[in-house]
Amino acid sequence: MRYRGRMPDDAAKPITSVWTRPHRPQREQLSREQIVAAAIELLDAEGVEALSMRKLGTRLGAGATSLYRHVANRDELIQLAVDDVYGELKLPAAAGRGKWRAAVARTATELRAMVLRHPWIAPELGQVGLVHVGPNAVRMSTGLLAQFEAAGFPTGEKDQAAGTLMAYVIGIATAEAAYLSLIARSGKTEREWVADLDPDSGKAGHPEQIREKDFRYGLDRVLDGLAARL
Amino acid sequence: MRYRGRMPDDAAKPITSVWTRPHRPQREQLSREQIVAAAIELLDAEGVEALSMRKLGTRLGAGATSLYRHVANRDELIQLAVDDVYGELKLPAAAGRGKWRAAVARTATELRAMVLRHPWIAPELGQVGLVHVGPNAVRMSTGLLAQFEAAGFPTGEKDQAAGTLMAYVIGIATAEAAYLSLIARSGKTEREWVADLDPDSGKAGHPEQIREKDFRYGLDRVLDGLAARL
DNA sequence: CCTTGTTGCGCACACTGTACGCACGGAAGA
DNA sequence: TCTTCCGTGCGTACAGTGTGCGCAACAAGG
Repeated sequence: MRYRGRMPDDAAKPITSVWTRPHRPQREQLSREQIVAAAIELLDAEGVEALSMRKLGTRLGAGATSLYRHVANRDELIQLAVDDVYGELKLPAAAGRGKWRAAVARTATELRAMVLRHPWIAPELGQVGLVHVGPNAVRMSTGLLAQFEAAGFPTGEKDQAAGTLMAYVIGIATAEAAYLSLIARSGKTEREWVADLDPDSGKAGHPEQIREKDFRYGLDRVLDGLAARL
Repeated sequence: MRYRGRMPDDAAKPITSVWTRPHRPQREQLSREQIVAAAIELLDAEGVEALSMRKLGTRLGAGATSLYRHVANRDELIQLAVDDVYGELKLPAAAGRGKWRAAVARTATELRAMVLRHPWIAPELGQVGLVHVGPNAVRMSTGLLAQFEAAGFPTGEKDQAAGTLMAYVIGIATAEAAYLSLIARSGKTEREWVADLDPDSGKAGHPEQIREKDFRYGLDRVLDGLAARL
């Protein structure tokens, strides 16, 4: 093996020696799906402001700027992550007659659960809008519209009805997500937090059940108001 | 006047000459209110990510780090700005009997208008929660609760009712704000945007009127659902 | 073997938030 | 009037950030 390190020629490129050369055993292929998946993992674990291209790159065993071959920039990456999360939703089939209400309620519950699973998504929805244009978001949006159409809402009104429901669900889920993030940053669990804040509030039940009940209350009121239009 | 610039001692501090010395004609006093006001101005004009301490400092004729004497950090500054904006709300007095619905609707309209005036606030509400703890936010929160109490909701339920209304209003205003920010970034007006996207949609009226109608529709549905509980 | 396109990555730039400590101006005390 | 002290503005510095640019290594195809 040639001892190139001592060759006089090497003075021209003094930085890299043959031995310290990266060597690059095999070039692992990066893909957009892989990047988005890792980004969601990191977002779930540490929140939106902890997502940096460098950190994500090293987590994927790659350099920071390599990601830019597959993703235009950080904002686009987050948009992709948002739409990917929308893909988790399982929508019930549209059903008319007495069944529409259960289907819509199920969709709303799914949506709330999605936001609570990925709390970082809430501020993002406020920046990009509920009319998110990714394929998964569109799928969910048209699915909800179909449910309202099957319920019997006239063509002009079903958009308004769906918008009303979406606004309520996103609004309350956003509030819950922010509240939970605040607690998470304090390092306590939700029950400890509530107990420390108001010691004799344990009588009303576990806080997560209370939140769920409050969500259900508002959902029923919104559905009552909508049902009265039929 | 002593000619300190020529003193041999001055070799120790070679950088500043007496003539280039800042001279600092008078020390303008910075105040927290002033800083928050300028921050809101900048946020309204350029959005949340354009707010940097350096930019804000120079806009106030001060150095970037001077702000830290009055404000703990950037996040706290934004929280202060949020609460300051809450202070713009004019709440109607709580009214019972047939009047509660108009009062609540007026509060909701004020809240939506506030978000539309300051679109940057929407993602912030998603991060800090609707249960914002600033004095102005608390004032508005208790005011709304009083309206529901005057309406005749029992003690346990008025919180849920107020939460439902808040969730709907914040949700839809957030969506609108995001949509308007998106348009604003494109440089067009809302009407141009809508016309370019769907040329024959002019028949339905001006887009801002449509948005207002949609907001009113959902608000009426929510209020219907709540009124049915009385 | 050579060419050609694709992709990872090192470097560099402009910019961020903010800790630290100095220096100045006014107020308070001697 | 002189000294001391404290509040506050600011310069400097550091560790980050997103991302444009160009090179280098590979895969495929001729």
